[in-house]
Amino acid sequence: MTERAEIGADNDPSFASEAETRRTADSSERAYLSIRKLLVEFKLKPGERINEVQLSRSLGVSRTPIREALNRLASEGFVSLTPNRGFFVRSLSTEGLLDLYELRSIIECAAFKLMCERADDSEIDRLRQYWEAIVDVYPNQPPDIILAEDEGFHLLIAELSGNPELVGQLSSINARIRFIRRIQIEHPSHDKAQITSHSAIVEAAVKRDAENGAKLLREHIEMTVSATQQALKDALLKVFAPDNGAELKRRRRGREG
Amino acid sequence: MTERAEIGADNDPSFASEAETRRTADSSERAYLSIRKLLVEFKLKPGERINEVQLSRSLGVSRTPIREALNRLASEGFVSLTPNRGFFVRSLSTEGLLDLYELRSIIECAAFKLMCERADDSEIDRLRQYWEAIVDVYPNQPPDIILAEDEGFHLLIAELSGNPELVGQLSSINARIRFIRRIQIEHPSHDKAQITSHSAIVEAAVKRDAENGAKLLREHIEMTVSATQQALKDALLKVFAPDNGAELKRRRRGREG
DNA sequence: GAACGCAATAGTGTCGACACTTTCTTGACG
DNA sequence: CGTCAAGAAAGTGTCGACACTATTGCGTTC
Repeated sequence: MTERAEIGADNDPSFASEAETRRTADSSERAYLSIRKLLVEFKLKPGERINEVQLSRSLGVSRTPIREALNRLASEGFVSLTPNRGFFVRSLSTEGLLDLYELRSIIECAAFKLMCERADDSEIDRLRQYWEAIVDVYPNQPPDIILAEDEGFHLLIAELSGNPELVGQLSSINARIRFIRRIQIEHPSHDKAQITSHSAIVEAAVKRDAENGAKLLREHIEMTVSATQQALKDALLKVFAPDNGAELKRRRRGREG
Repeated sequence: MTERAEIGADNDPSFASEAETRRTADSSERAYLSIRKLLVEFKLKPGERINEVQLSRSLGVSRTPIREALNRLASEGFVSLTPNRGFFVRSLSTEGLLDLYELRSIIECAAFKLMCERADDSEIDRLRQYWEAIVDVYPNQPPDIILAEDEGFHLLIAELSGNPELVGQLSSINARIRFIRRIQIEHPSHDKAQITSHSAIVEAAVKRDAENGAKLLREHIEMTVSATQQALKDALLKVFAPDNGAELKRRRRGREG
């Protein structure tokens, strides 16, 4: 079992530079971001046990900030903590993801309705402008940009609901499903449906048609859910294939692969 | 879990016993519970800066588990973290609370609808039984018990929705508004309204009347919101009066008293 | 006497070390 | 051969110490 800490974040530019006495500048926060990145990119694999020492070595900080970051990630649902055994990468079961999408749908529909009630015309116009500014170039961009713009669109609705808690919730949900959305986005059929959905949602917002807008959002999200089923399979393949099939088989022993 | 954390928690039986080498048994978790208790009981006051050293002394553990607990509390929204300045008790503004209640209403209504769709008859019956088992003694109990039973009722609905994310969200929200709910519960007008609401909700559940049940829930929660406004004032008085008025005045300088 | 530094103090952020627990290895026993 | 136990190794949980940053208090200057 030549473990070989291939976490490989040594080359993460946010760390490592200046091996000097620069003990400053919040290693905790950088550790958090780095680890989260490792998680969403499957460098740390679902179900896997996280070795703190290894991680701390590869990120070049002590275990303290690593643990702080992991604790944070635990209460955000990225990892789980078993006493005396450590942190584990949370398995992504199909149901788990669907639950998350369902929650997202609930939050977003509610946000939309509240926005219709509360936002003034200039605010609704901000939403329209946001979408119009990106709609033309939308499909011709790298996945990361598309994803960010899409999240921005939905997040803006949450903001215009006037309830910051909704924004917080949605952000957190977004972070957790981001990895799968990125994979989804690369499916070629995705873009056009996305565009027409968003345009229709903007239209409903301008008309302040809360019911219809919420319905569109729900459908918009549900539409992606069915695609998610397939994307999830792709993801699992992508994650476990590189090494070999044995890995997958081994994982099966535990709950929810 | 009966840990009574008088900020001078040296006398907290969950700690301190056996000053032996018993370095075992998760100080972090206990610190988390203790600090959260201090927060909901206003032993640590809104806006106040939290002194880690002091806390660690009074809880009898080192700063490490204190910090882990605080980080957790931070991502749950109880406290906020300003780099290099430390943790602050999150101020409770009126809007902040209303936002939280609104979120709660959203989650619970959605949970109820999902429960109507998905739960089988025996599960719905569990809800009915839960309520019938406590309805008779409900008002004649100490506030903590009433609160726990009430939360249990609503949490059960979330569970029966079949979506564990909803349970998690609701738990977290409950924890954050618990302190104000406890104060509310002591208002004498509270009980009867609570009882009739819950009974009606159970009835709707049995009939699987999703729309009506959600409406009842929404009203049930909104009803408490108006009471919350007053309860909040009471709470602030209760918090700041004991010392003296100057404290209150000082806080005013910062945002949202 | 008010504004400005500047030293002293208090407090956070991170580290390395060590105690305790879990997991792995090895070897005796059936 | 498989099972189990004892010891070794690996890993987590917590601690005390120190580096660095913010704050406070004091003396100096205008």
